[in-house]
Amino acid sequence: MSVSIKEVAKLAGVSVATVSNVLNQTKNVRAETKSKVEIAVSQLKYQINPLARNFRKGESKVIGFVVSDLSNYFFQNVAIGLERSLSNYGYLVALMDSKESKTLEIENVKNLLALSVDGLVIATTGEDCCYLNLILENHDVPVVFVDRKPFGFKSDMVLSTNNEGAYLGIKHLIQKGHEKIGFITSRNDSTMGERIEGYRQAYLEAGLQVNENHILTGDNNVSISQNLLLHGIAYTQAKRLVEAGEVTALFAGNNLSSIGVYNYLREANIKVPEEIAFLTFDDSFWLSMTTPSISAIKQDPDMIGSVAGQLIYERISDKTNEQPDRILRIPTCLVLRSSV
Amino acid sequence: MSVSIKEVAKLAGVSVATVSNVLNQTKNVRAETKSKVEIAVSQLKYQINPLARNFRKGESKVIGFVVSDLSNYFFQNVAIGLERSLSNYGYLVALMDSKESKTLEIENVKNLLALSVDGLVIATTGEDCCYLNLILENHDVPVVFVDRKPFGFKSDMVLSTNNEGAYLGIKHLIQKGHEKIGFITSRNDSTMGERIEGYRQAYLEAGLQVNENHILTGDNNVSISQNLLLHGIAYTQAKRLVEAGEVTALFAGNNLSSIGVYNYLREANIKVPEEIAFLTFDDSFWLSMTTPSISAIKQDPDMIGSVAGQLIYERISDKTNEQPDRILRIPTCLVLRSSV
DNA sequence: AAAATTATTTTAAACGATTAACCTATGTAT
DNA sequence: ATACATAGGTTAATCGTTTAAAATAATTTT
Repeated sequence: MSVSIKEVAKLAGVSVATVSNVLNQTKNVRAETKSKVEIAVSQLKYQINPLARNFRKGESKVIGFVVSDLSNYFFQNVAIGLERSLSNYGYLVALMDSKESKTLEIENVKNLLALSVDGLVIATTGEDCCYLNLILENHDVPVVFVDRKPFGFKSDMVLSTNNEGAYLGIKHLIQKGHEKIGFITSRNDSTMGERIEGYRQAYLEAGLQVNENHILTGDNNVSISQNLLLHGIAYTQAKRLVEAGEVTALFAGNNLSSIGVYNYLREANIKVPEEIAFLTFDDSFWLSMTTPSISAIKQDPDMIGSVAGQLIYERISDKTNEQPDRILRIPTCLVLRSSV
Repeated sequence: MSVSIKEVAKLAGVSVATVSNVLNQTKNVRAETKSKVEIAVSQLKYQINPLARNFRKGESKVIGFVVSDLSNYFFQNVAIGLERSLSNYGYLVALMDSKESKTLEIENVKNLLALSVDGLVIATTGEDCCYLNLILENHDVPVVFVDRKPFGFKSDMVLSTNNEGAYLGIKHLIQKGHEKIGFITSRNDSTMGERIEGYRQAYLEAGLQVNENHILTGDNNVSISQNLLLHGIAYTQAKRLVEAGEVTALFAGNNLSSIGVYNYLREANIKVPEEIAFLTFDDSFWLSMTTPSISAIKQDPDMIGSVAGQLIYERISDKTNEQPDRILRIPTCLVLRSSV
């Protein structure tokens, strides 16, 4: 069916090695011979068999992207950036959704390795990634983490400037006169830890005392699609804080909680920003379509993905590189709308 | 480094063929021999080399998904469904974003084939897909189209019940007393044709005369991300119809135009649904977070993706199957909120 | 018990590239 | 003229499976 390098060699009257050398420019070939090969290639419409090459070279040209929650638009944009960046290097990106389940995440990693991907980009569900050490033991596969920092496993990571972003947001609220700001998030991981740290820094800088009761973290992982069906823990958290008259502003720690918080404010008919100001971490287009539109700390998931792609490419193409693990931070910024 | 089937055979004291037969259950093997092999496998922690298998079998276990616009949440959900369904069969899904560019789409298809995917799922940008005939000429790769119907190329397709969906929506508006309904969409393809057909049917059934000036189609392809930056053609279309006092209701033909239309209604401070009723094709969570929340014809992109996965799997695993090309329709339904 | 049938296992040839090791000219230094 | 490089090209092994075809063993039939 498809023509092989042998037939090209025969037609060109040279050996297969020479054809290979012409094709890959791996050895010097006389111009005359080269053009004989090239003519044969184009006459036979030869196309390399990537399966054979991959087999021989021991690579698959596929990078796996294991996503904690693919229904979350944040990660969808990470995927877009990742795909764009890796396609430059001839790599495919294979998606796997963990649906916020650690079990499924492990399953996904195993499956990807079983299909022999060349690298792994992981947005982990829980942060405990000890399991990877065992699984990766006899696979020489580089790993890059995005968005959430793992523990128990060492590798490159690409994260947002969580601390700085939250700091910026809280500072903005404080400048607008708020001194009692509720920090609401359904998660409780290192990323949230960093954002809370930013919260504290802004308070400290303003000479305000942090009221620990105003920081409400959750502990359960929920996917966005689930969160939309259930009311979401953030809804209840917001309700509690506001009804107790505890706060004058709410800060949602991520997009998941922003939905819960906003739903509460809306259903309770609370005037935003007059009665309660609202600001959220993680931007999206729908935030400009609500009434009022919602100010946000904008992350750059696309950039996170594309940087992760570069990192993994570097690791793959330079296996000798014993460079220490890097943590790269992608900037965040404040997008002002009408909710503060 | 990694242990091969040869070493397993040696340890078990059988031939490699027998090991292969045990592993793949391709031939009957005596229970005794079988267990000898199994013991050797587990002792050596043997894992098959998928690269070698793929090479030998001439398959890659990767399906390419070429998406017209990956920033569109509709397609993101198609991707989710596709991934879920194909992972059941041991296939990976590789994403490629065409960013609403035909050139890029062709590039993507070529690249995927060059990396030898086993199948192709395509959400095409323009509908003219003649180019595929040439490219696929000497690749035996099944193709399934989703969302948009191609012309110039024959294959399976998975589409929404566009006609019925639009019919349902327009009928609903008519029941609410509207007789002058603007149909707004930035695209003009067969999918829109079907939806407009539904519009006409509902009008016909109600004994109303269609005013052709109320049907505004566009002709340019824009990605959602672009659309969010530019104001979007739908914005202007809505403005025109409403300011001319031509209509009492607006129907957005897809999610892209819904954003433009809603932005106009909001910026122009038009009371929805009192002054103008609003209904859109394609549901999303943000439609329930606007004021008022927006009624929609809900599609099931996840289902579209998962059905596409099944179709392509069937075609791959049963190459002899000379079954004619199928068009599968995934149901749509009306989700009532407060904009009508 | 020999012949015929069936079940199990082995042999060895693919699959299509890459690449180390080996030739063979041709040119250069001694 | 001899030895020595160097450039250009070929040979043949190799990667780890699968799978026809052949060989052998076990079972059934006559």
